[in-house]
Amino acid sequence: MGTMKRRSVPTSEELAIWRAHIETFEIVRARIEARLHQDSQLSSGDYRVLLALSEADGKSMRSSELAAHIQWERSRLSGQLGRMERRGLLRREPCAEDARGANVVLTDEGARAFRASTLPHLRAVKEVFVDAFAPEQLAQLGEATGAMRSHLNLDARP
Amino acid sequence: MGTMKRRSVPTSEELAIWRAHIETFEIVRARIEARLHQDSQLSSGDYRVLLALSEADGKSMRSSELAAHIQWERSRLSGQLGRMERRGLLRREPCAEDARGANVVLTDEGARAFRASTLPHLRAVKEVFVDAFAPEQLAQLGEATGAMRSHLNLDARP
DNA sequence: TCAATGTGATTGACACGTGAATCATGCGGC
DNA sequence: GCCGCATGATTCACGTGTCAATCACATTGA
Repeated sequence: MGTMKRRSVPTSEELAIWRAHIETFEIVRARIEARLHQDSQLSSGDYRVLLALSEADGKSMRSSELAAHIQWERSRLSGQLGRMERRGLLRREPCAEDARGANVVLTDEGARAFRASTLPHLRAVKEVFVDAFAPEQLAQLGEATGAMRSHLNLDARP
Repeated sequence: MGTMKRRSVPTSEELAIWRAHIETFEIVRARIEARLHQDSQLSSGDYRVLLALSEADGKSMRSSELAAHIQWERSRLSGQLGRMERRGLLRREPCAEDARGANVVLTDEGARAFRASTLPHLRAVKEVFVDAFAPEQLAQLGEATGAMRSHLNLDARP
């Protein structure tokens, strides 16, 4: 049997697919974020935080719990919360059980803003992302995503 | 025939595919960029600019020409060039034909840095992206990307 | 008790992105 | 020539991301 040498670099076709993929879906993300911003004055970060808080018991969470839940750096969350607090979307209050910690609480205004943003946002996802594909193709895309996740060993147990 | 009402929002499966896709490939991008940075001390922005300049006639380009080529906002490019110039990767010199313009010139150091970065970068693309998929699957991903590009009307002639 | 260490959270320095404003130069028509 | 507008490029203010440093409080063990 001949010696097999595995290519260590992509073929030009593979490289083209990589570049097209990353560039294209960067644009998709930007478009959907732009719609969110126009429709609801929310950034994707805002939305992510509001989504998590909306689903939380008592519409509130410990800051570090929130960071873990959405898988953000703590300092990133800190800045985000600061901006959102300035805009009145949430409140941070000292934590009774642990004086170091902070409870992040969704305000009524934050809840309202999130509620109002949901439908337009989902519509944007449908129009910009989902509608680009035939059903079969979307399923394949889901499978490819799954293959990537297992390649990267995401979804690994804690 | 019954009245057909087209869903205006994604099904939960479609939404899950969207979220998984965007999250997963965000991580892919971050990993490949991290490798580039570790291997070569270059950001993806640096790489993009160096790639364009390397391919340019005379290793130099007018600033606006460069911006158009890589499809960047002019102000974004301005900042990027400033940082890269400070690091000695390129030079900006006044333009003879048009005193408003600037010529961006790749320095020897910039050329060297780019050359050294190429192979490790391609390896990273292969290992992190390409190797995640079966060949058939990668082709499907390419087709899905194409579908998205035509959905967004990218690739439209100027 | 209290020093050592761990943990929750913020801060600071910087890289990077966008859009609006600015500034200088080119250029067409009078 | 020169006024007005177009164009090349940078600057500014701000949002957003990272990492390292910091600070306050908690916990633990001699």
